[in-house]
Parts: sequence; C-alpha cells; structure tokens
Amino acid sequence: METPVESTRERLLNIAEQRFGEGGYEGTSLRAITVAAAANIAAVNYHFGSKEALLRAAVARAMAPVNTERRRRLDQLEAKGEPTAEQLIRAFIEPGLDLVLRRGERGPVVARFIGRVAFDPSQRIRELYAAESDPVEARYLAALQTALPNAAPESVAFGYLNMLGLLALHQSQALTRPPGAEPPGSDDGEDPGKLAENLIAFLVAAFDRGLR
Amino acid sequence: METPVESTRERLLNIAEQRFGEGGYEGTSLRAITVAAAANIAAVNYHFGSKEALLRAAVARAMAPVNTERRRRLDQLEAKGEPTAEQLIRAFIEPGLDLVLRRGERGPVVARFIGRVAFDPSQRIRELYAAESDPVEARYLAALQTALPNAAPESVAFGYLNMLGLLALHQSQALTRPPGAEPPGSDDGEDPGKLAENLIAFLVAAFDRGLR
DNA sequence: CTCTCATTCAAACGTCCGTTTGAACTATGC
DNA sequence: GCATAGTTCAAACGGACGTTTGAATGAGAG
Repeated sequence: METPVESTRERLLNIAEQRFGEGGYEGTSLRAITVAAAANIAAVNYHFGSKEALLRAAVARAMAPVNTERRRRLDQLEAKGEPTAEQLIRAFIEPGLDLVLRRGERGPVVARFIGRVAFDPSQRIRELYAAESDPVEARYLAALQTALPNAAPESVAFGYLNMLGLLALHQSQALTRPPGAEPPGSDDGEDPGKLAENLIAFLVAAFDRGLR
Repeated sequence: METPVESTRERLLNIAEQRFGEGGYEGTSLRAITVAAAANIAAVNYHFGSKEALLRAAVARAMAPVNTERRRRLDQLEAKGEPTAEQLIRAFIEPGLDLVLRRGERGPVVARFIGRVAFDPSQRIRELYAAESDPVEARYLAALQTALPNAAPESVAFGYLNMLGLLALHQSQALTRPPGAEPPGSDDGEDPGKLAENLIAFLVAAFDRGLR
C-alpha cells in the first residue's frame, strides 16, 4: 500500500525536522508537530514510539546522505594518496553545507535541524546526534593527523572539534544575525557556495598555521 | 535587612545559572530551580516577575564583568595606538574564558550558562543575550577592520561571528566530548589558560590568512 | 463477502508547567 | 506596642505536555 503523496510517517518526519530545527527539542511539542503535519497525535507513538524516537528517526534520515557523501569523498581522496588538510576540510564541510543548503526549500530546513540537534542544550540529544555522526569521525581525525604531521594529536582533535562546531553553527543559522546586519549581505546572505568557500578558507588557515 | 548568607534572590540567580546552563531555558523548570535553591516557587515571580525575567537578570549579572573587562582592555589597547588583530582577539577571548573559567567552582557554571544562552534554540533567548552583549561588539568590529585593512568588511564580520560562536561553544563545553575521548585530555581537559591560548592561536591564524 | 491487519481517530490518562492568590511571617520605624 | 513594608509560604489556577486506550476505518487476500 502506498499513497501517491506523502505518507503520514513522511509528513511527521518533515515537519519534525522543521519544528525541531526552529524551536529545539524541548521547545517543540508533539501537538505542534502533529497539527502542522495534519496527523493525529497518536500517530507519533504508532510510527515511532515516542517523541525522542521521532527525533532519532529524523536525525538518522537527515544525516544519512551527508555521511554517505563524506565517506564517498574520503574514499576517493585516500585512493589518490595522502590528502591535504584543505582537501579533508573541504570533504567535510561541503557535504554539510552544499548538499544541504542547495536543493530548494527543504535544504535550509534540514541544515538548521542538523545544526541545532548537534548542539542542543541537552547532552542526551547531543549524544544522540553524535552516535549518528560518529562513524566517519575517526577516519577524518586519522587523515587530518597524517596531513598535519607537525601538529600534536590533541591539537588536531581541537581543530576538528572547532570545525564541527563552526559547521553546525552555520548550518543552524545561529550565526546569521537577526534582521538588521550592518553590511548588507554580511554573513551567509549570499549563495551557499560562497559561505562554504569562506568557511573552508577560514578553517584551512586555522589548521595550517593555528595549531601547535 | 541583610541576611549573612545568600539572599533568596541571589540563590535563585545562582541556581538558575547552573540549571539553565545544564538543560537550557525550555529544558529547565522553575520548580527545579526553586527546589534546588530552597525557595518557594512564588519567589521567582516576586523577585523577578517571570521565568524569562529571571533568565534576563541572570544573563545581565553574568555578562557584566565580562563586558566590563572587554571594555577596559579595548580602552587600554586603543590608548596605545592601533591594536593588532591578535591583541583584539585576545582582548575578546580572554575575558570570556579566563575570567570565567578560573575562580573556583562557579567559573565553569557561569561559562556554561553564558555559552548556552548565546546559542539557545529559541531566537527570543538568543536576542536576549545579544542585547546584553551588543554594546562592545561594534567597537570590536571597527577595530578589527582597522587591523585587517585587506579584508572586506563582510569578511571581518564573518570572522567575528566565527569567533563569537567558537567562544560560546567552548564556554558551554559543548565541544567537550562526553567521557571517553581517545587522547587523554584532548580538548580543554587541561587548564583553562591553555584552552584560551589554543583558541586564540587558532583564531589569529584564521583571521590573518583565512579571510579574503 | 469476510477475514485480517495496518493505520487513523477522538478522547482521556496522569503529570508537570508558569503563574497567581491571599494569608502568614519578619523586621524595622514610630 | 503598633503599624508598616518587605518577604515567604502553601495552595490552587488553567492549560499544555507526552503517552495510552480502544474503537473506527481502510484496503488487500482468500
């Protein structure tokens, strides 16, 4: 059985993505989600089991293509020899920003959702995200260490965490100042490709010369 | 009338700082705060008026010494001529990390509180923080622009936001991975001064060579 | 048509939420 | 001592929360 339009399950995931991204986990009620998704409130527990399970499913769905693309790029880079730090940073940032900011209207929604969950006030939620993001992390850390032989392992880890954090902040648009920024189009107001390039340049410089 | 120990008002602010920092605004109930503060729940509305007003008062109290110190350093730097980017970054980061991470047991509590509020999921809360932090921002932006004449104003603003975000993430300890980090003492596990130096070096490199 | 099973539904569950009330307490000034 | 103003208190307010229930609905298989 398949409905030609979105199934209830898909609508719940889509709206959950949007609302969790806007208001955070604690700040978003199941009732707000189910009303917006035109679903009965019991549908959440039927399809997912609980509010947290709905969040987990949404995180898994949102992260899957990002993780896949990161793995693909990592495979491709490592097949050609030892990647540079810039190549690695690019392979990490672009799937998070490009993949997710482009693609019509839902791109920014998914990006904000991912960014918010990654740094939710609740450690429980953050760990839930980390579990979904972990698998590729170790590979990046190892490759970065090889690309930066002069940097201590703690420094490479420090840089990696900073990269993770900055990416999440830009994804969640928490760094986009409310309405009235002084220079018109200061931050990421322009096309997403430019934000990715700016962020990559920022991080490459920091990795190459800002680690001891 | 003065109680020799902490007043109810002070206890509420102290516990609010701690709990809001741990669970976020939405994730922390007034009842949890008042129970921990050994105060009646009506005391919040008597002393502050509402939950949000309690948060506002806590933010104001926590930010005051940070803003004062930043202004003092900025005055001091500008009295000696045009400060370098590194001096400006240091004058911004150190009051946020040093001042607040040192000083006994309450330091990390205040730091986490500030960092969490700065990037709370709710835009309303973030604006509340920004209002308390704004006054010094314009001065930093202008001074950074002077110190980096080759960088476009949007780039300076971009770097400033990244600095703001990274500082908040480290303050909130959201970048401190749960228990089992691979290298023992990877991130900021060591003394806070080292974290400040690492972060400053990271940012200086990014500002000096990572902006177009 | 009938049985089956997945899905949806309105309604209620108990709990916790932020806020308000009005009385009780406490100390100070007269 | 008495009034006064500042503070604390137990109790209750209406409402929203996540979750559960059991019946209704729908389509597909025999």
